[in-house]
Amino acid sequence: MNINSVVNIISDQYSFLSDECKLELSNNAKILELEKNSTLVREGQFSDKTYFIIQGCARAYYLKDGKDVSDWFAFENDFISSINSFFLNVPSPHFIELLEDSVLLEISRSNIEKLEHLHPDFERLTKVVVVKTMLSQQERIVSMQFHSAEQKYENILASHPNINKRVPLTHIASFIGITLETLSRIRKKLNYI
Amino acid sequence: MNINSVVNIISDQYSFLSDECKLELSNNAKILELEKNSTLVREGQFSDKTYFIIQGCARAYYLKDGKDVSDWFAFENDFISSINSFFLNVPSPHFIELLEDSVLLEISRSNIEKLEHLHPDFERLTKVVVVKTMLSQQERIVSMQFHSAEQKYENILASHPNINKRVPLTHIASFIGITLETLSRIRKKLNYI
DNA sequence: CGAAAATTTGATCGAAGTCAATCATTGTGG
DNA sequence: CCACAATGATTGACTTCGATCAAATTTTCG
Repeated sequence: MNINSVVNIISDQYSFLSDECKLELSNNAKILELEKNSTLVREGQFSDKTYFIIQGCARAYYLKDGKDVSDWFAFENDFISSINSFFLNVPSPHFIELLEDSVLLEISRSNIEKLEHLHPDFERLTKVVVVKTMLSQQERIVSMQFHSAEQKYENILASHPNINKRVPLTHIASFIGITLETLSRIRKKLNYI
Repeated sequence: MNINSVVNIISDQYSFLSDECKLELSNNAKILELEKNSTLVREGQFSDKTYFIIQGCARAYYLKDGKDVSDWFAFENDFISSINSFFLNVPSPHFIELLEDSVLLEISRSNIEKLEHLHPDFERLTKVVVVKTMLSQQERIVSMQFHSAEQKYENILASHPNINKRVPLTHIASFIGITLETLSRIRKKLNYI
């Protein structure tokens, strides 16, 4: 997997980039290969990077009163960052770690800002990424507001097929706001139907 | 309240606009004065407008199985739109109505897109609006994931002081995902009136 | 293989929901 | 401008879903 094909994927799946912009992006991003359990961002750290998942998966999570609560999962072709830290320039309230050995594209805020000032294409690209994030959050809020524990599990399976094969159930449970035990009971019940 | 001062507020509170861009925005938006209970968007309707609240307040809400569930409140200097319909060009899943007699600035998607292609200032403005919305949603998700009914009520009072004087409790209750009865008991306990 | 991590199962408890009745406030037509 | 209907808010009795605590079982991995 070379950086040019990654940039093509971003242009296709997010927002069109001219050949010139693709080249600029290639020159302002770098590929990272990291092992499972690597930590990309720690709580309290100022993080000015965003990561595009080329291969593998990652999660953002809070550690609150010793409890580990997952806040976001990212798989192939998703972006992940500490949005608070990235956009508000405050210490990150959460951690980001890899759940599998992964290949990532790392882009710094300063490079993005530089590119945004050079080409409207990049202003549009970041807008599209943020809009997609916002719409996913909206779906999640609706799921939390309307649905039972069982429906919320079905929702996450619908939006992330195979998540239950790639991500430990503890993380899925905390993401949808239920306990591991409740999730286990739901899974048992759903197997018999 | 004339349109120029509204445009100045947007430039100050969201993203800087040059004098030229302020003028362009003034020429591509219109002021609406509407009564309490006016419906801005209906479920099922394609809505390609966004509204900036100059005076008054509005809410977005779902009607699901006869239940009215509030999804978003907007007060002075907030934007509100049917984000799904506006950004994905699909039928709106919810309604938007005014909770008070209000003065609004209405801007159509086609005009925004036109302006975005003319001036990077507008691409940046919409990005900033969307980033703010995304960060508010993130706060809300954290509130829903971590907090008891009582804490969620305190959170919304903290982020929207006076909301309990301007918005019926039914709507506040459904917004934070609890019943009106539970909210009433919480208020009694907290001695808020 | 054995230790640690992940998941399942069981028993009990509590926060918030539901259903129902009452009280308070708002707003409109006579 | 009052009357009274409609809307909004409170209170009470009871139920339920999912949490908690505890233990057993299965899976993963060095």
